[in-house]
Amino acid sequence: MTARNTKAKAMILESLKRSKAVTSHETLQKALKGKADRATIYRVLNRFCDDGIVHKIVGDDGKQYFAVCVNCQGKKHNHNHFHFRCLGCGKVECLAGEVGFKLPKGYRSENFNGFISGYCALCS
Amino acid sequence: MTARNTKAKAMILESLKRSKAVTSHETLQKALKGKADRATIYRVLNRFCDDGIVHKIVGDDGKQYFAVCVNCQGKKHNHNHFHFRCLGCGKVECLAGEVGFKLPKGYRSENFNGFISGYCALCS
DNA sequence: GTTTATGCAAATTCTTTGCAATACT
DNA sequence: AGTATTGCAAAGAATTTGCATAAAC
Repeated sequence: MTARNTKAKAMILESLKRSKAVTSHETLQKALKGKADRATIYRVLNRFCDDGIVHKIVGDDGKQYFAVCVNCQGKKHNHNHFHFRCLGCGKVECLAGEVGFKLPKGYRSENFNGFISGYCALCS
Repeated sequence: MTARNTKAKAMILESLKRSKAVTSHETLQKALKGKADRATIYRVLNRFCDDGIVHKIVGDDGKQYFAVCVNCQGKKHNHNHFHFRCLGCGKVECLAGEVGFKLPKGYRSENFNGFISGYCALCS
């Protein structure tokens, strides 16, 4: 069960880091130009998520997005902020600033998923 | 193109209102005990959403949830609050209180989707 | 009698899984 | 050599769509 360093993992992490964006599987696959299989990409991404290297965000379109989030760089998983998806150009990005929220007594949070969609400055 | 009052619409809205919860298609279908087809349920729900009668929230599980939200009762669509999904019992509920957030200059918001998952008081 | 809605089945889209082949260590 | 990882194809799950039939108006 010891993890191995493979080309697929390296390529995927490299690509995610370079883009600095919140990336869908589709975008990632294009960026890798078929150098990695769909199943592999999903498996690697989910592996990274389990390891805490990458964050998974589920968009309000129901799709999964992945990111080495700029707001959490290096730090522990901490996704108490919003992501924004532009309905015009499709870009997804992190919005700066944490969001305060209070859970009812006795509730325990495992995952925070804040998503806003609309039009970015360019597409407005 | 004039909307008609049908049994399916009445049943679905009735069921949503009675449950007062944030409901998945699956739950709704069970509640209706096969009295309405899957496709019909989706079509009616989406119609209601377009009309602003019902809100659609996409969970961090990627699934769609629908609600006549207690926090927006009667008022205009205003979903600036969080929803909570219990990983134990599966229940989804609205959390009270609006969430303040600031979009970058020039950005326009069309949809707000705040989702937190974890364990509710009973399942904790 | 028109026209909108429904039911059924089939199609889509996104994601996951089984398994044999491949590549790390 | 031994085992984690990949690629391919096929399976799954959620949602949507086409079309003939039924129900509103």
